[in-house]
Amino acid sequence: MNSKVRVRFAPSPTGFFHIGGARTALFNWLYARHRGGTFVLRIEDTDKKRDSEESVRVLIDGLKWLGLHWDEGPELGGPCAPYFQSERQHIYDSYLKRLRNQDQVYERDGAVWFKVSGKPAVIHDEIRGDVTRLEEKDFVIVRSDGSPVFHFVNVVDDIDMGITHVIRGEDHLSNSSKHVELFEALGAPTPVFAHIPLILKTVGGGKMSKRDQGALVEDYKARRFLPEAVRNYLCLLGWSPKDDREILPIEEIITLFDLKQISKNNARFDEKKLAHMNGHYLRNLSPETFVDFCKPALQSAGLVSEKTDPAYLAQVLNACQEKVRDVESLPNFCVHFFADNFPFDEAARGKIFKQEGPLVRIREFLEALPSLSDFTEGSLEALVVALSEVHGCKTGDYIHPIRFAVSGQSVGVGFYRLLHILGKDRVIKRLKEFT
RNA sequence: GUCCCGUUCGUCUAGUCCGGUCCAGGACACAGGAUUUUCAUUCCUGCAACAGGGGUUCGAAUCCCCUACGGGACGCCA
Repeated sequence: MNSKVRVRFAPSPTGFFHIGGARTALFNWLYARHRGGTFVLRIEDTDKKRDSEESVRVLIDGLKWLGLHWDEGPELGGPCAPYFQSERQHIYDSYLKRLRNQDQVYERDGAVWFKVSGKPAVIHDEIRGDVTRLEEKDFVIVRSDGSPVFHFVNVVDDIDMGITHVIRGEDHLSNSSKHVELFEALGAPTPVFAHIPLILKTVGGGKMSKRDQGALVEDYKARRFLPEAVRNYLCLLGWSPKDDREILPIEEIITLFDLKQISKNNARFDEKKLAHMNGHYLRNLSPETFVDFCKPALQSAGLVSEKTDPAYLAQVLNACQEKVRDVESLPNFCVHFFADNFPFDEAARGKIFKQEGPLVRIREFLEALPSLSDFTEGSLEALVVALSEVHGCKTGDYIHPIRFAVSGQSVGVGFYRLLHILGKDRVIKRLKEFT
């Protein structure tokens, strides 16, 4: 017998992949990797009414996207196959027979009920310490239609698959007394439990539900967040390296991770902090990787196509990379580089063009442009500085209106870079049209 | 209602096990400033917390008790 750690993530395929479930999977995966153990993926599809292949797909895609690869489970198989509960009926039957032989169950109303011991169960929890709870009432383990109930299959599978550590959400803590009773009735050692705190809604009370903004893993994928950023953020919800670092490579987190240092209290989900981390990871991408990562977003927004000059695309995106914190806002951020009929931010227009001055500045700039021998960032800057000195105003008096006239926005990539990338002809054309 | 878990800045957290180094540290957010150029980047500064009350102790964020508040579970859902 070896004493290797075996953990499992046992989601129920409901049609979506909840961020709380993702963190449970993440902590299981981290613990397995930290201990050199095995991470099992088991699909708890015992509720026939709502399970489907598509629902399993969502889970599998989400786990892979986050880089949480399992060692045994769907697609891979393993020594404890099958890994779908719907295919393990014969196993549940044999365990049920044992309980019957031991006279620990009885039938009522066509269902099979488990007789509780009447003694408090001690749940050994790595995060909370020993929790004592009395399970007072007998409970159903097989429904009258013959299908086994969660508590039963969950315990049977954990025994059958040799699970050593059960890491799951705190909402299961109260259930654990049922599970401990079942483990004991089946003569199996109880695994070590670790009930991790729940993820609460950003605002309001209660745990995050699938309907809350930002609750679904597949949404982050669709919105083109970086999986590394989402994963890093999730690690910090309930766990910390204890040394003031927050953004750190997953290899290091694996080394440092342990169950005992997981926080006991629930955490509120903060999408702004996630966005901050996403921006950090985005800026750390190599320019080439950033282009590859963003190109599909611009394509689906209709801004670029296969005909778009790769060098030009790279030039634009490299300028954007130091500014953006998410890819979903990128199309609006840089639309003016790819289309002449870009939208104007009317609120910004109102602020910038309150008086005649800004339009005068644009004309002054326009008149000076032909004398500019080249159109580099340096020469453009020199021109604006010179103009501001001649006319006794600030460079910003030129920058704001000109930026707005050529891009329709009050924010964007570096100003001189913006003009340089657009090129002399387009800048002149847009400024003329604007005035 | 019953049982279980929790409670440090607005939010995520460090510190709590082994009480003094914590008039409580970091990050996000927010506010102000800098980058003699805009900006959603970067840098700096600021704001801001030990839930409350009793103990124990020379000394408590740290130990004990109570209260309050928050969360979870009480299904032939998982």
